[in-house]
Amino acid sequence: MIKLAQSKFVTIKDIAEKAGVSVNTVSRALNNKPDINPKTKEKIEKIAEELGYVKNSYATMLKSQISNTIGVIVPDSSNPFFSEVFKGIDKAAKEKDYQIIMMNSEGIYENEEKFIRTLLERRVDGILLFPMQKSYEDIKDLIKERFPIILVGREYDGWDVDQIFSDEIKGGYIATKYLIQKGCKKIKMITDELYNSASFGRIQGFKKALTERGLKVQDEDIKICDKIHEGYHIQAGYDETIKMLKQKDKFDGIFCYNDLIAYGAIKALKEHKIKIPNDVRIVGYDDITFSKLIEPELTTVRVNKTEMGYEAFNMIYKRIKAKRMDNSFVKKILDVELIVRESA
Amino acid sequence: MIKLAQSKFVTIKDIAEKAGVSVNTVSRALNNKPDINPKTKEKIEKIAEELGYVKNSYATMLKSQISNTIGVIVPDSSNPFFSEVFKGIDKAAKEKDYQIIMMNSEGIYENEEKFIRTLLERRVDGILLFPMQKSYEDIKDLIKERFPIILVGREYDGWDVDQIFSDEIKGGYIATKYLIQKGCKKIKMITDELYNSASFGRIQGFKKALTERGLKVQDEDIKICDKIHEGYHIQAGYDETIKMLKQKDKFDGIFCYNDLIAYGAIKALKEHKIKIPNDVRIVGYDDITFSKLIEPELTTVRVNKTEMGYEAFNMIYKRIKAKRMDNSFVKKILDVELIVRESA
DNA sequence: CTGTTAGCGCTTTCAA
DNA sequence: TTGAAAGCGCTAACAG
Repeated sequence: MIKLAQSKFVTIKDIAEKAGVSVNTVSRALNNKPDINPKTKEKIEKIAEELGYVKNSYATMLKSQISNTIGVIVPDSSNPFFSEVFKGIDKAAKEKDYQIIMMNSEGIYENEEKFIRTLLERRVDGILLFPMQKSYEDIKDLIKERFPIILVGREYDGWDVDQIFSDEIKGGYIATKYLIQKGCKKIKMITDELYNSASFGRIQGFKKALTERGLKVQDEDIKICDKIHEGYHIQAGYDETIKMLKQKDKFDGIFCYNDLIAYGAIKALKEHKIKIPNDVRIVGYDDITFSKLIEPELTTVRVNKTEMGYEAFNMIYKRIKAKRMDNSFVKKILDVELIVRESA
Repeated sequence: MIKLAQSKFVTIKDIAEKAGVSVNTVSRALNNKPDINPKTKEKIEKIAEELGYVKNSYATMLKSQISNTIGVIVPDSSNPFFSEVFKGIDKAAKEKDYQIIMMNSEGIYENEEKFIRTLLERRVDGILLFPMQKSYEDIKDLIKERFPIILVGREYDGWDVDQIFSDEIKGGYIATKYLIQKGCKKIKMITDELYNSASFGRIQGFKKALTERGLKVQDEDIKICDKIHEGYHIQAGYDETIKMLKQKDKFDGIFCYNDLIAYGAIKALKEHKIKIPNDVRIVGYDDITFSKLIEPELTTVRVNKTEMGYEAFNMIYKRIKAKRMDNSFVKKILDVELIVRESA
């Protein structure tokens, strides 16, 4: 017997016919509405079961205009930072029985734009976006005011929407201050692209801590890996460190934009038999799972990633349920803390 | 001015009215169909743009019965193994312009069942499932023969559907054989739950290598962390190793079910000042990114994760496009290789 | 080249 | 408590 790959699904009409009632009665039975004879209901449920009925949610959504779905656009789902934030989103969504359509933009603007369009076409109830770009003009235009959207993980000025991110300036500040306290005289920073607000904030904190102690900050002390593709942070950290070593830069401390970059830096230093933390102290950022497993264990700035995701979902949920846009937008800033381990 | 959170979307009817044509003309213009006057088309496109039209995909899907979407159910998206496999799926899906609805089951059967139901309700074109359970009877029942589904990452007998997984027996075998070659006399294995086919295969390979060399295998040499929740592999590896140490078990080699368990084992051994690989040699499984960063760098069995995901998508795509179910199901087995680093 | 019409599967008035 | 009928937004068959 040849079977269709996707055999026809049973509809409420099929059920109605078999039960000798109208489709409307079936609909009410299956949706636990009042005004239905318990016996009819039971009978209908039995037939639905027998026939293997599975509702067609497109029809429901088309009618009700509610999808109980949000879209989440992340740059790289295999990056532990994002996957841990995602976990928080997922947890909150499960609690509210919401579905998630997750998309990997690879940090590419064209992808983000395309995905947002797709999500709009799917009439998701809201979107969580990890902004990665310099500018969001086209996307702002696409979304207009008609849609709940939350920016997660990075601040983006010039777009009046809710945002949630961590206190980057503080993070950069406490990391650098700690390095100074430990006696570092010449601290380098390896960071991500400049227009990235997270990078920007961390640099500010870095500078603040240094100038506060009367230490000079020179542009060349801030190494920007502008060719970073998502997923290659480790390599970039490695490359930048090797470069500094080759140039015979003097330094006794490195503050890394994130833990992955720090892993790369550590690898490079180890290869050159430079002792951590004795010769060079390293501080990372994010505190991803693996940072307590590498050697030396990484001193880093902890961001509460799961909380960020969890809160982000609840922010969008609130917007969705509110139904009305008020014109006040919230910027939620999460606290960070320094986790002292072995590397600094 | 108070705005609705989700203001009404423009429909093709709106466009039709404004353009003074019928909805069908608009539909054809916007879908690049033939039989349309270029001028009309241009005009319609302009109006659509002005009005900020975004198509409602539910309506399209309801009509066409095609969603260009697949569902992917993973146990834990933050586990690097799954997130790397997912990357391969994502890559292939992008090439074919398919969307993915990804769901985290946390390895819980009830979740899997619920998610599959939801995906069916959403009329996804197919499902990729990482099977985690002893039994799939209810889910088999839910899917019946009507639906393309592929089991990814683990073999599951007793369900005639396409499957893709790696050569677990070979993996267990080469890992263990290598430990023996390196002079290990007493090798332990720390593994996941027994009913898990991956675990089962790796154990078979483990036993095969040992018996081949005339070494005895005792049940107590195989440590089963049956309380593993997804995401806690590291902890489980640590706990089991500590337990062995406390019991004063003799061993000079450990073959770990996966790299995460190996990380935990390494941590435990380091804490007890046991030298790796001098006193105890460790081999992991999967070769996730971080395995070359920890110290000592992990010797492990590499599974081509991205390829697995990529192939998995293409298998389901083929099924979807085939439209017909033939009764021959394919089991695709991916090769594995030993990556020798420092830990063994 | 364009309009009319029917219908995808479901929910929701409104009557009966 | 139930049925008839309209309609969500779009596509496709058919007529013109």
